[in-house]
Amino acid sequence: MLIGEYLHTIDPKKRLSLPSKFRKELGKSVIVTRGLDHCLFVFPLGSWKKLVQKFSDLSIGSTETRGFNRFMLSGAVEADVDSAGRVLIPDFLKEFASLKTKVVVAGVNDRVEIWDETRWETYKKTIESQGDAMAQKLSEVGLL
Amino acid sequence: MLIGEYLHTIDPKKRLSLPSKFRKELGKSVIVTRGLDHCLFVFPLGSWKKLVQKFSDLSIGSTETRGFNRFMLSGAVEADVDSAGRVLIPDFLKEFASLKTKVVVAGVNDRVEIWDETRWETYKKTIESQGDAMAQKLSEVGLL
DNA sequence: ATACGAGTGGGAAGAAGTGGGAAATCGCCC
DNA sequence: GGGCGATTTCCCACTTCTTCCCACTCGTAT
Repeated sequence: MLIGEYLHTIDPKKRLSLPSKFRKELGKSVIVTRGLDHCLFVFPLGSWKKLVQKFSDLSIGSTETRGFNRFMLSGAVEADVDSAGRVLIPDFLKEFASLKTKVVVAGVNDRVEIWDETRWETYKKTIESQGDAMAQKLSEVGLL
Repeated sequence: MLIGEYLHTIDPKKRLSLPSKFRKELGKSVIVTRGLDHCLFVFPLGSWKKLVQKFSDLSIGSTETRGFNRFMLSGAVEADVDSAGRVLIPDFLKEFASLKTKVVVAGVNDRVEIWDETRWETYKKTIESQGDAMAQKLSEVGLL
């Protein structure tokens, strides 16, 4: 299970080192793609392939599906993990998530998310300020 | 699996270099044809034949089949990949997709799409602005 | 104190993308 | 039919980016 939040840096060569705690579960080759709320998703190769399978079940006929497929697939990149545990983040993905040098790498159960540091901070604040909504969700789940 | 987004240029001789990551899967001869939403589709020879087969199998003589045949088949061109990994884009296809010099080459699982750069940027923006629809699709797929 | 692993940075070899020239081909006009 | 211009085709060359490997620092644990 991928959990925890880490502050890492993207170096001038677009390399980003994955937290060492994630490496075993992610494997030596991962998929990086566009995520929601302007962050990036990182998947192990296996779970990505399952997702793609479901994508292709959606029909190409509808405009929405085409757009969705383009968003997720053209936005995806297979990145090999180098000997130091780093992956390359292509320019177009850096731009999409407005990543600069300092980024947050967060584990979200079965995927990893990459956030621009400041965007992450503000996002956290908005989440925290919605404490009641959060409590509601938790009670729906039976935790509170 | 063809994924990722690349910004390439069509030179004065109408040559367009395919991203090196696509070359192995595309082979040394590809089909370029009219695509949906004013882009071009590029298929490896094999999947192109499967696609044509599919269409001629189901619904013989239907309106959609006739439309498909006129749109896709009449617009299709077999293009050889040269020693530097480039293909020639005929004038009528350049015109159809209003391609100028800078074009985006995008992988969408089993096909490659070629977009005029500015058209691609605006298309992406419209997709991104539909965040809810995207989230909905993701939940359909079981990701959220 | 020392050893080790994690995160980061940098140099050099190689590949990828692009441009251009010369040979070959086609079409047109004479 | 022959000659000429224009376009295409093939190959080579240049520049920039990528890739691979090694080195440094810092914190932690032994």
